[in-house]
Amino acid sequence: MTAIFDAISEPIAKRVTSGLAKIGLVLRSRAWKGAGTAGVTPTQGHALGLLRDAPDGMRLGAIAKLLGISAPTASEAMNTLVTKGLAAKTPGLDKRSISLVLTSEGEALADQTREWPDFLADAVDTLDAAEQAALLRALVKVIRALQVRDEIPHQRMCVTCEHFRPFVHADKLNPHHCAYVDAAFGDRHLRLNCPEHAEAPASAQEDAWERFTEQGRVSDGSAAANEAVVGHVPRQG
Amino acid sequence: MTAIFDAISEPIAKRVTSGLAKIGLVLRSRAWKGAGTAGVTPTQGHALGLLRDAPDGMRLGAIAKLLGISAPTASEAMNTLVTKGLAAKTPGLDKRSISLVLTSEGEALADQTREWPDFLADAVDTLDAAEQAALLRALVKVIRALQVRDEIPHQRMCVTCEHFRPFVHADKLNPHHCAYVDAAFGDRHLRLNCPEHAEAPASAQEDAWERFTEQGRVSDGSAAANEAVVGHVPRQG
DNA sequence: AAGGAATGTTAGGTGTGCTAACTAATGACC
DNA sequence: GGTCATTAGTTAGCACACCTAACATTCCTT
Repeated sequence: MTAIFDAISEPIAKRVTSGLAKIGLVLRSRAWKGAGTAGVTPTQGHALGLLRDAPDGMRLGAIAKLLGISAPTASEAMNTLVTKGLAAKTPGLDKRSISLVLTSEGEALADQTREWPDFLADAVDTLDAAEQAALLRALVKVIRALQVRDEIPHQRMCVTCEHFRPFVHADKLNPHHCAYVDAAFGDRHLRLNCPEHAEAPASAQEDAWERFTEQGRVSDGSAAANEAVVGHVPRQG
Repeated sequence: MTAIFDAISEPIAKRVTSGLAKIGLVLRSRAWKGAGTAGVTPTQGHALGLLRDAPDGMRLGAIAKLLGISAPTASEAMNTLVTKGLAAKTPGLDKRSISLVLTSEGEALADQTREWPDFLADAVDTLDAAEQAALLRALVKVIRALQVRDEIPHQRMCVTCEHFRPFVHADKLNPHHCAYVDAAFGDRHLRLNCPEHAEAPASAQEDAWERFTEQGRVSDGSAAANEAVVGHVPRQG
């Protein structure tokens, strides 16, 4: 039994994290490079993307949370967008709150900044379809795990949506069902940012998640790997 | 035939990218929060991590590249580390170049900043072993794709190492071989930052990559036929 | 009407990150 | 040897990112 690498390897979760960090790093630095040509900064560009998905406008606090920055930082960035004529402040429901909406110039620029990460999408496209689906599924799981721990803002993902019906169809390629669209779909269609998302009650989320993960393991076809790949001894490599 | 979601979905590569970006975002904002308590900033913390892996020291330019920042930015951050007594400048091979090494205080702090992304590692650990391995493999592929396009600095990954022998063993769990350690290993052991990495010649990289991706897709029993390639291969069991 | 919570903003400070311009050492070429 | 281009790192000057603390409003509760 050659378990040498099990003994001398850093835990796989740490190496995965390191890979995610590397990709995050290059996304950051790319955003800076793209920023110069587009006339907006990375934070502003990201905010434009968020607003593009919210035609009804977004509150300042919501933007700050989604961007992972403090309210003052968001406030200043948004003021800059307004000054540049890319966004406008409209009164919200309250008199204290404001709702930010894009101007037409802002929409045009948002469509450009959206393309910043295309270089990464191209790299992802070098994977075959099954691998992309597995990657998406894994990312959804990781993000969901972060979300239940409140370590990431709540995302508009299928797996927490009240319209999500995991594994209700026999078709292995499209086993899930969306009750909103009323159509079957598969892992490769999972969304992270669905406009029609509606957060399901906690208990319903739990049930769906159980079904999603359990069934998913079986349909994976990798049951053999599951049994054999068990504990590893943490050790720096 | 229900292909509705194929028609109304954003390309999967874009959704994957968006997921990666979300994770990158939370890593960033976490680093800022951790920064305050540790007494170093995110960039400095990341640099400490790099230096921790390079006992022989690193040149300034190398740090800048790996961090995806410009030389001046790196220079100032490193000067701050030196001022704080966490790192020291030692003369490099050239009289113009410098080599940065950690002080013992720096090493201690580096071990702390290393734990910044543990929250993400915990989330990754909610995946089962097979999924983690698939995720790692997918990330390696993405990073490799970025690397051949020169969109990310060269990483010390197995898949570009001259000691890497993909799919030379029949054991499906440990089909690869590392000629440096002289031991078999599997996808779950793939490294992104191996201290013993030696960049293989381009043609050898190509060949290994071909074998790695092709065999990985099929994963039939034909790996046994390749066993002659390695020479003296430690037998399992 | 009097707290208290929620929403943004202002103030002040540090860190991030860039380009451009500079010094110094190296290496290549005649 | 002498010139020239390259490479390594620094300095200067600037704009943006990001924070905490303190503040004004508005809203909700009692």
